[in-house]
Amino acid sequence: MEAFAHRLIRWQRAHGRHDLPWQGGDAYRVWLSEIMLQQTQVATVIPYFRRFISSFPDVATLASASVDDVLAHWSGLGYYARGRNLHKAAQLIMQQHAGQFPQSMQLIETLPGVGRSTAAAVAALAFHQQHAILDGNVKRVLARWKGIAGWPGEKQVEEKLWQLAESLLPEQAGGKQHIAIYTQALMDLGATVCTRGKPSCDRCPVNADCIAKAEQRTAQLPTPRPKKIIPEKHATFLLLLHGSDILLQKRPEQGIWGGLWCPPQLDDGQGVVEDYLALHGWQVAERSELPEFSHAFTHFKLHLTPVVLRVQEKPGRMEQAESMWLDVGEALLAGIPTPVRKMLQQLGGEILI
DNA sequence: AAGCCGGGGAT
DNA sequence: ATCCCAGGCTT
Repeated sequence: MEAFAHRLIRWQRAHGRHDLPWQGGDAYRVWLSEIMLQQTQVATVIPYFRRFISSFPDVATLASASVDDVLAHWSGLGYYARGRNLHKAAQLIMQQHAGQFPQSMQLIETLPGVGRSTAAAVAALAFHQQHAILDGNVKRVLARWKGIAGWPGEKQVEEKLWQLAESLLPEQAGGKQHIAIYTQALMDLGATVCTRGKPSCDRCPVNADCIAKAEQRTAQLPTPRPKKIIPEKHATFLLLLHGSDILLQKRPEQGIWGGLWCPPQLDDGQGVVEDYLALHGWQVAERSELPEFSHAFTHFKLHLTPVVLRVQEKPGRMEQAESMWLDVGEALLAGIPTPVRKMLQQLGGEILI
């Protein structure tokens, strides 16, 4: 039987994806795409990638930008530590690598936000170096093909998958560079053929010796993550308005939405709105509420109530958190999380009334 | 090893 | 409603 890698490479040439916006790009673009694609699907990433490259076409431009500007481009993509780490890494490349992208997997992996799989992907795709990746697609393809049971989040299962991934790398024959197309093939196969729901085994180049297919276990492999009960929390967002301006505060780097701009937030059990207003000496001329809505995170669900508060004067001094008043239209261009975007868009309609 | 960190596509 | 996606970092 023809080697696993060879079958994937031939399949990739005929049936793989060849028009993704980062394909054929330099190491910077490959790196950026890999970071954006962490836990994020291709269709979601594409418009973000285009806007990002348009504003920050190279490492030097990214490094000299403000982290606020970077996070504004990341707004809505989630996992904002990725954006902060990306910016830090760009500055590190300028200072410690003289602006040249590091060219070995070992060096690439030292960049903040880059782990083993991402470093291997950049090394293989951009520099044609012989390294194995192990992302969600590859875990699914390999777990099925080799019939590996157990949740890949378990250390032992993941180690088995890494070993298998290493063992399946294409031979380096005659100096030919197959590793990039092979790496792309694994990801494309997982994304378009060996899908989670109903895999198209008929179109798979390695169906002849796939354990899961032979034993009709594709629906059981890979073993799903154990279920967890997600706690629910409640919070109030204070939409302080002065004319068409709204007050936003910068969130601390650690914690949810780190480094992003949000209205003041009152969590469950942190007192009532009246006390908060009195504490800051704000005179509210008008108060109303927008409809409550909920926002789901990986590890909890947040029910939030937006309270619109029109103030007479902008307070001169705020508390510890860095804050600013922005026109609602301008605020939509800042680094804000998705629920804040939703509230501001509702507000846009309210203000005109 | 387990928890933290977003948002959305697919079903 | 549920699962999980081109994962990495912190504890």
